[in-house]
Formats: sequence, structure tokens, C-alpha cells
Amino acid sequence: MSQASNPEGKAPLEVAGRIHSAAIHLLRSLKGKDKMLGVSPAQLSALSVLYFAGALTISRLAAAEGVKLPTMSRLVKDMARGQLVMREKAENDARSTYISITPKGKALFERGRINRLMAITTALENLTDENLEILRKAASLMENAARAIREA
Amino acid sequence: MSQASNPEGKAPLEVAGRIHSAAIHLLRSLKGKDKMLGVSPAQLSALSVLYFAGALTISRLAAAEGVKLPTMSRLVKDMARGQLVMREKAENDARSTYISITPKGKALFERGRINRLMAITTALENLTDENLEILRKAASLMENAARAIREA
DNA sequence: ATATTTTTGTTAGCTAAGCTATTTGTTATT
DNA sequence: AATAACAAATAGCTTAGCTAACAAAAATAT
Repeated sequence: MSQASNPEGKAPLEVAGRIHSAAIHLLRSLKGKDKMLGVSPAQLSALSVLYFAGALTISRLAAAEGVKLPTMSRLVKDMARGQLVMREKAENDARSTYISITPKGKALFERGRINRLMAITTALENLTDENLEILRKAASLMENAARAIREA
Repeated sequence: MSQASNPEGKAPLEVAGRIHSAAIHLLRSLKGKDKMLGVSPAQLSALSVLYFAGALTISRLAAAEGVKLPTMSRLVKDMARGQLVMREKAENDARSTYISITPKGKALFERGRINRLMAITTALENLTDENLEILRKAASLMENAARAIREA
């Protein structure tokens, strides 16, 4: 067992609270940065999945976003109308449609992403390399935790 | 100057991306945990501000949540109908109303908070004390960054 | 003192995003 | 061949966001 004490076992709960709060506050502080893109948060979030994961069926996209299928169906319709994504029939299965991001969608997403990351980067500007390394490691731990929770 | 190299200056941008992504994924993984409370995400989030910050005017509550005043006005109306918050006239200023969380609202919020924190705690269960300490420090750095972004 | 402007909040009316239930077409199972 | 399961779309409802318009109170100017 590599773990150390945790005398009362309350440290993890306290750390959970801090990380939870920090994640909420960080994302809330960024909420305003997407305004000028003229696209909604839900659409931006779906675009992000398509950007990184590539083409997905509507069902899978809905699952990835944690929403129900009809919600994603309409979201895709709206994004397709705005030329942000395109539909492709699956060749195996006539029921499925693959959704992929268009160059226009990609460009828009990248613009928004830069806005957000620049805001964070500026806020991190004066950190030491040690602190940057702490954040890097913490990000990895948080991704693991997120996966564990998702699969629980 | 206490900072070290950052030869290309690209490390902070990369760390920003990782932290941003980790925060999104962590919160998305928790999205489902509030279902059984029977109260909406927007209401839960407003309750959380009232829980920690105490009584606030609707304007200030709206600002804290990053929404416009009419949005919060209606949200408060709905929460008041559900006995989750109560209104109190300000004695100085007849225009203002202070909103505070009720015992019922407090109990509901605490139940939801425990759900979320237990999920995270379970996911963190096998971490070493060193890693817990990394998360604790990272949370603090993220709160600072969030404040810097908010005030930018 | 009075008039004007600013602030606080509400209401109305719109759009977007979430949901469940229903329907249609397609694939898998029996 | 019949039935069950699945993918997607649509309809209809609720909630949450917005702007615009309004009322009342406070602050500021004249």
C-alpha cells in the first residue's frame, strides 16, 4: 500500500470540495468569453466533442454530451443549418447518420478555444514552473477522476 | 524574478488547455448526480451562492451567477414558491430585496453537495497523500486564476 | 425645492435547450 | 415471418437565458 496516513479519512472529502469549487469557479469565469462567437454554449460544447473525437452518430454524440437523443437531434439540426456540422449516412446501417464538423465549424471552435485559453494563460502568466507542473499533474488526476465517476 | 525558463512560452498555454479540459470533464461527469433532488441546475447553482455568501440582493445574486437581472428575478420567484429561499425587504433602501436560503433550501443543497463530493471522493480514494496535496494546491491556483479572469 | 437621471426590481415576450412520448424506418432475434 | 430493439425525427411541454418596457425609489443636478 503506497498511501500514507489519512488519519480521519476526511482529507479526500476536503480536497474533493476544493477541486469541485475551483472547477466551477474557473468555468464560470470563462462563461462570458464565448459571446462574440454568436453560437450557444450547448452548440459549442457539442462542436468540441466533434472537433476532438471526429465524426459520431447522433446517439453517441448525445451520450458524450450527457443529453438525450432528441435534444441532440435538434441541436444537430440547428448546427447543420448554420453550416457548422454536416451529416453523412452510415453505409453499414441505414438508421445511423454520422455527424462531422465542417471547416467553418472548426474555425469557429478554434477561435473560441483561443479566447478561453488565452484568458487562462494570462491568469497563469506569473506562475513558477513548479506551479505549472502542479497544475499539469492535477489536470491528469482530475481527468482520471472524471472517467472513474462517468464509469461508476 | 522567481520564474524559471519557459523557453518558448508555450507551456502555460498547454497547461491552460489541460486544466480547462479537466474542469469541463469533471463537472460533466457530475451532471447526473443532482437528478434526484428535483431542482434545476440553475436553481442549485444560485442556492450554492446563497449558502456560502449569505443573503444577497437579486442584482448581486445575478452578478454572482453571471446572468441578467430578469433571469435571476424569475429564478428567485420559482425558488421562493418552492420555499427554498425567502425575501426580506432592505431597511435602508426600499428598492432592494435581500434573498436568503431557507432551512429547506439549505438541507436540499447539502444533500446535493454530499452526492457530488462523495462521487469525487470515491474517485480519489486510492490517491497518495502527495497527489491529494497536488490537487489541493492546484485548486487554490485555479481559484486565483478564476478571480483574475473575472476581474480582467 | 424641483426636475432629471440612475438604480432596483418586475413583467412580457422571445429563443434555446432540456425532457418524455410518439412515430417511422431499419436491423436483429426468435 | 413475426417480433423486438434501435436510430432518428417530431411534437409538445418546461426551464433558463435574453431584451425591452415599466414602476417605484434614491441620487443628482439645476
